Amino acid sequence: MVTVTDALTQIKQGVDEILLENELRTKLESGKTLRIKAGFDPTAPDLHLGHTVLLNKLRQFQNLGHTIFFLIGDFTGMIGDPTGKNVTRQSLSSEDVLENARTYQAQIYKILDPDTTQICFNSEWMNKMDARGLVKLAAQHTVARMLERDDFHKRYTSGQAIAIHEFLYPLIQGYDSVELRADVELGGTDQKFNLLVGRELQKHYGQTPQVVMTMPILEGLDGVQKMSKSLGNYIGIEEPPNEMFGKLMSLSDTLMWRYINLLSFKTPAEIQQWKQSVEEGANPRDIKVEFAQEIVERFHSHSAAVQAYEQFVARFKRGEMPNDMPEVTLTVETAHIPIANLLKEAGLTPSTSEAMRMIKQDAVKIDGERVSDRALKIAAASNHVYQVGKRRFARVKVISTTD
RNA sequence: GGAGGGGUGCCCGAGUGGUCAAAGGGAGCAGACUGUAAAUCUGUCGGCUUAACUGCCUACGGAGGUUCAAAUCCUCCCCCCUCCA
Repeated sequence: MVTVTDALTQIKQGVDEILLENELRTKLESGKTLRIKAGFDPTAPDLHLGHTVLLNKLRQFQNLGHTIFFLIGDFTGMIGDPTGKNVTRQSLSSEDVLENARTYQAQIYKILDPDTTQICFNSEWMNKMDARGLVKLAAQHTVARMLERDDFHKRYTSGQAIAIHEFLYPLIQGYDSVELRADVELGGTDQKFNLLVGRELQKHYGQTPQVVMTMPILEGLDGVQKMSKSLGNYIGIEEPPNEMFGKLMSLSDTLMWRYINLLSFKTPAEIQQWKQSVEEGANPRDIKVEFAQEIVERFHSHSAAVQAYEQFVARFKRGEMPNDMPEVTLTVETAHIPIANLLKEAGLTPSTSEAMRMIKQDAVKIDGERVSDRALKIAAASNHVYQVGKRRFARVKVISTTD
């Protein structure tokens, strides 16, 4: 059995903020199984490393014997967490929601323990709430309090629109805590306000307020904005090993530390040692390799991690062609197809204009030979390996219908 | 209800009748280099085309109009913001 102090130390690791820590201690000391809540968007169930910062922490709670309430905000999804886009989202059909939930499960159980995870939906209680109930809920909070929320505040003072229904989002999210009788709620630092609303509401409803824990937000590959699928700066946990490895290797030497701090399971001391070795002249690349392998191994396997590294070296250090690449067969009606059209049809470039540009920029190779003639026509009944840049490959077979 | 300001390419942001596919920055992509898909430098960055930045199409909230010519002027509409009531 872990002592409360040990548990607390463990829990505190990597957390941005705990409100309030002594309340958490009290809850832990009570010895009961705590109800840990974390909310997730009902759309795009494509988890990335950014999500795993939080999931890892949830897993830790499970290891300590507590229960996770994995809340899918299918009702709040209709509002969309206010980000300035003041549109009410189309609410998803219940089939969609269930489908997404299944996808979630498939992904989160790579990290969470299914036995102590409860998946729930806030539509469960929100669909039952009538207008009267909503007004009552809305009466628990004031506009001034709402405007304390940083992004509302900024938008308000800088003259950007805030739609009324956006205020409902934090309220409903907070109300979810009431329904779930949450002891602790976890979220990203950007969720702090919403999580605190939960505390307020729980007090109103006569419950012991939940402890709020915020986790740092992992920046995306650009190093500036938070990792998100829609920004395309993410590393998905279901991505193939090579892709995952490559993306991790592309982290800048500064950004990699952030990733290591938030994602690696190495102890703080070990990480500190890495840092020190780099300061003493070690090549950051080598640390990055080790870290990238740790992550690939976590979501795939040890052998996949080793292979990903080997292929990475082969491909980028030695410029070799990958051994697995998409194979495309194109059927043309003429005897030839212009190179630019071929590249587009094969999905190697988004447009023929782009293909032309790539050729002009010496980025296109056929069977390893650089192409310089933009007017090049490829004969039907041919089969070559085409390459655009260092990363896009395809074996393309051209078949003509004329023969 | 009244007065005023504003809506530009993936994002930010210039541009107020022609030389504007639209400055500049960011992101992206490519090349060189390298220690890696880091950093740096250079190029590129709507689409379809052409031997060729050659031609065409689409584009500056939406719909019309004026003009040889409009992102730029006019009319109506939609949306956002500010102040007043």
